Amino acid sequence: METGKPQQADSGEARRERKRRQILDIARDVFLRDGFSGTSMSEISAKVGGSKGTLYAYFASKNELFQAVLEDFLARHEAEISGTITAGGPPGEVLLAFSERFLEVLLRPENLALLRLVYAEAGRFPEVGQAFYDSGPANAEQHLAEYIRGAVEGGFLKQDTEPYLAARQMILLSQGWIHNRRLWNVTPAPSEAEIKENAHAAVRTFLAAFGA
Amino acid sequence: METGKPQQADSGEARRERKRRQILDIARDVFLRDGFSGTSMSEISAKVGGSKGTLYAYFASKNELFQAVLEDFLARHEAEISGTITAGGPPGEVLLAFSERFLEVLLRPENLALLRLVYAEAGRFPEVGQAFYDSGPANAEQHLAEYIRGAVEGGFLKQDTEPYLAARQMILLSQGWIHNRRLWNVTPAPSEAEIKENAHAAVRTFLAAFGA
DNA sequence: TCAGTATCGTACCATACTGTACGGTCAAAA
DNA sequence: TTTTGACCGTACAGTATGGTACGATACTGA
Repeated sequence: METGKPQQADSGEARRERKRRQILDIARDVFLRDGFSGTSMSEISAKVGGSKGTLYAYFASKNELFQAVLEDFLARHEAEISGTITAGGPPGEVLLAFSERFLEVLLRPENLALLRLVYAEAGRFPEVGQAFYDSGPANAEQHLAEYIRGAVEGGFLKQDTEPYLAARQMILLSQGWIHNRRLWNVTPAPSEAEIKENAHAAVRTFLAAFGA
Repeated sequence: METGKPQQADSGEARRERKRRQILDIARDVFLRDGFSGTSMSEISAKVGGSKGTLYAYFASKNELFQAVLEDFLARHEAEISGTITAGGPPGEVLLAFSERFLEVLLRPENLALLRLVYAEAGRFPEVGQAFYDSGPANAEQHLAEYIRGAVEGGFLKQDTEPYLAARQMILLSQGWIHNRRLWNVTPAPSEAEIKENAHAAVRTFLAAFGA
């Protein structure tokens, strides 16, 4: 969107990299909006501005472009979604912060669209589902489980808590009903207060089950 | 699949109804497999056996057929998914039975495929998401909430339990991690033992939070 | 028996799709 | 300045799509 005309210091390798990025950004929007089958290479090429030949010089097929788009998207958002856990503190605060931030990130339109896309294509393209899982949920699960293990050792949580089980339940509760309703498109975007409320409810239930 | 040749008592109204059902059954499979954009009317017509003209004599457009397929599918499965709650007994047993059955139903391939389809199309066709929500999740939520209200009044659960909040959390926990992993297609179908284990964990956490 | 209708096969329309080909253009590298 | 190579516009191949048209045929209902 930001690279209308080539600027000065723009040659060779760098130029190619810029164009590639531009294609990926545009293709991402279209794929997220229309799904894999519903997306046309011609439209992408038209939006990029160049010719279809050029598009195919960067990505040999629709499939390849799709994979590249997802890889790029997931890599960008991996840090964000798994960086929601700050280790060390007491569960009451840490988990509340995690839960809020987690849901807020999940509810962003781009991430809802990504989830829809992944769900839709995971059946036909298992590697898509796998890539998504590895870069998102698996990370969140692991980070959270590690934090929980620490909290157990620190005496904040019940001694017999299974970190991975607890982490998964915490994620499910944090995700909440709102998230599903947003995915099904039966409710408008919630207010920040509703998100906070969901987080509180999640933490309350979690601590009732696993608190020391 | 089962109606190859017309049988004897087969005329007028009934005949038409049978053919309609046959088309719906076949179209359902194709839509669930390939999604809306990926599905071709020609393929459906070929699988049905007749001509494309006939297909269009029953459903005026791809859109109309799609809507009809979903309506039919949802109506058939509505009872099953919301009939998983048997009122009256103590939460320990009722909720365990619900949780197990709920997850087992959710994990059936046809329902996973339906969920994928609904997620995928809910963005573009809000009425699809709404119809699904009304016929599935909304029912489950309401039935469960009503049971929980009864259990609170019966002294089985904490007096300050909010039935709808508790119901939603119970559903989220029941759904579990497995369900997501199946949707993302990163794990094979779980054994019955795993399903039971998930249900136990869900009930344990639920009762820790809301038990009297 | 006979009219009416549902269905059939097939061809077709207009459009869209992915992917390729090709000659012209323009800017960077030598 | 000359060469190189990326990029452009456009056209095209080949196939598939949703949807229609139409005459032939088989079957239902009276």
